[in-house]
Amino acid sequence: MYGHTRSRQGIEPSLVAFAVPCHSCIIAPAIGSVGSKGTIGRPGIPMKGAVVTDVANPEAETGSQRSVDALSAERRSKRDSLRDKGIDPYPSRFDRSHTNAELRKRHGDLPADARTGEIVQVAGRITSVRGHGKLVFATLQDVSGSIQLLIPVSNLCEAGAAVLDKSDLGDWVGATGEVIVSKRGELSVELTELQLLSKALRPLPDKWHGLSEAEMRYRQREVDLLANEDTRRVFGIRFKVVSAMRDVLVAEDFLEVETPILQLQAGGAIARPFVTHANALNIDLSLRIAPELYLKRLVIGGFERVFEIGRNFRNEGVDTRHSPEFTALEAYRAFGDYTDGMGLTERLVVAAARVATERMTFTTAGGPVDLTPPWPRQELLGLIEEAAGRRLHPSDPVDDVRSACRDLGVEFEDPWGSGRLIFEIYDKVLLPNMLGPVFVCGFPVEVSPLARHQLTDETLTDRFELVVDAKEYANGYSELNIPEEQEARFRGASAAAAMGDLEAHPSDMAFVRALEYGLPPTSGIGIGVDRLVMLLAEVDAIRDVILFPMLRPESQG
RNA sequence: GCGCCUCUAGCUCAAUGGCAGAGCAACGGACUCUUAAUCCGCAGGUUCCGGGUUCGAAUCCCGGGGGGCGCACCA
Repeated sequence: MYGHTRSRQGIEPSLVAFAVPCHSCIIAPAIGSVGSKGTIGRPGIPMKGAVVTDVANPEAETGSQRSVDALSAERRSKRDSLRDKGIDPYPSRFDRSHTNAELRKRHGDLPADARTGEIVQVAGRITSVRGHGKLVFATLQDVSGSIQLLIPVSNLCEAGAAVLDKSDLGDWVGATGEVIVSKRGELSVELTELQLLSKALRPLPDKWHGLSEAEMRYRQREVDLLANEDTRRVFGIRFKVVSAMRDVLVAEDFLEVETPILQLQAGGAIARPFVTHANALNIDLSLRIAPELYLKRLVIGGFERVFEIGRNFRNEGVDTRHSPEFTALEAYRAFGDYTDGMGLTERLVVAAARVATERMTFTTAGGPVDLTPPWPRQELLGLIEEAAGRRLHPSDPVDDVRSACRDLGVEFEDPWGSGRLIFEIYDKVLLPNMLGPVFVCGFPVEVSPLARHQLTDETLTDRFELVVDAKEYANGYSELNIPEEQEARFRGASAAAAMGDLEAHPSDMAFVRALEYGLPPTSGIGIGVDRLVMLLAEVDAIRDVILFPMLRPESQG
């Protein structure tokens, strides 16, 4: 929008090349008055000759380093030769009139050889050049997409021609020209001016194959992003997913809050935390494994609807579905129960899919998944009955449930009670075969230390999990708000921990004290954002939806 | 943590015990409608690191490192 008023400037296109000096030419004397002499020795600016210094450092040299240096030195010397002509290779700003996508939207349906008479200023990175002597084609990529630059070299002033002559793939440039369509029908900007905005000193990956080695894609994500269109697609989806869900929550009067990441005791889930140290207080702290307990304290404080989208940290295994730091959305809503949680979860996921992909059907390893609501809601014990051929219940004697586990080939450990064993059957037998989307409801109290028990059955909770393609995407429940019961569950867990169960939820007496001020009936949900993005972007590694995934230090060779 | 696979030019990949190669990128040149432009020419290597076997190792063996996948834990 900001471009429309400045795009024409009342100049006849045919006159532009001859009558109007380009920006570079205007800039040139200003810099030239300081002169290349004047810029030499300016602090912080790499100068001509720096190449020599770099290459002359024998200690830093390896064979491949020499090769990089050769390509890089070539680019440095091009940049420096522009400086010698009085052209600033790092100008401070550029007035873009349109993004490439805006131009396509305005002029995308013109026939071949059309001219618009509209002068525009575009900016981006050069990703491809096709030279024909006095006519050069280049592809300019900006955040919105690509557009072709059609460059009659004779149109350019001396400075512009120099910039073109010394250009490399990867350079950022700003360009001025008329929007036209080439004879072969490609929407183009026919340049009258070309300005270097920033020089790329390192060579780009293969322009056709891109960057494929996973390690470098993760370590140097910026290169992955600039070289691989699909990577830009995936993260575009990610950003839209997060903002779509935020929009839904804000529209439903939830407040976005921030709670501690550094915690005295990591609670709200069962996981091994990362531990760090606060020098000022001389205490060890854990990085949070979930924001749950703090968010409920905010509901107790009177913020009736709160949510947080943030990073959780779990010091556990790393694989295609688990990252040590991952993003979760948690939302808590006073006066609701777990059925409200299911409704909210459904609205959030559907909005994310609609905004980010404009689709509802997605390909997964297990087959196509249709997210069109409403999603079925099924009772865990009913599903178990179908799979095991017999009714199991958390109140059943442990030995009975153990024998069911043996029949189903489910391994178990001694401290586990009937509830945990039933959950294990679900996790190992049912879950791997579920395509979904489906809400599984009614989990045993034993595996749900923070969830309210059912009115009619004290061994089960009003809790759900959202399952898609054999994985848990969301989890939610009617929050346990009875202080004595919460304390008792914590104590039970502590006892289990004392008996060697590493998977017990730690007691948090500050949270129990908070509950004593009164938590209203509350519905809470948590959604794994990374996994949701994986589903919607149809990628199968969590690293591919995290910009900078955790890796070991780079090998020093 | 265990098992399997992998690492060769800036990038993508060949070469399986016998002279380390191609495409793209770069460099020099031709070219006013290309879009993986084309054509001619030229250059580019510690084959991840260290040891061993061999007349000879990118290739086989041992050890180490990075990465990927699978199993276990976990969401």
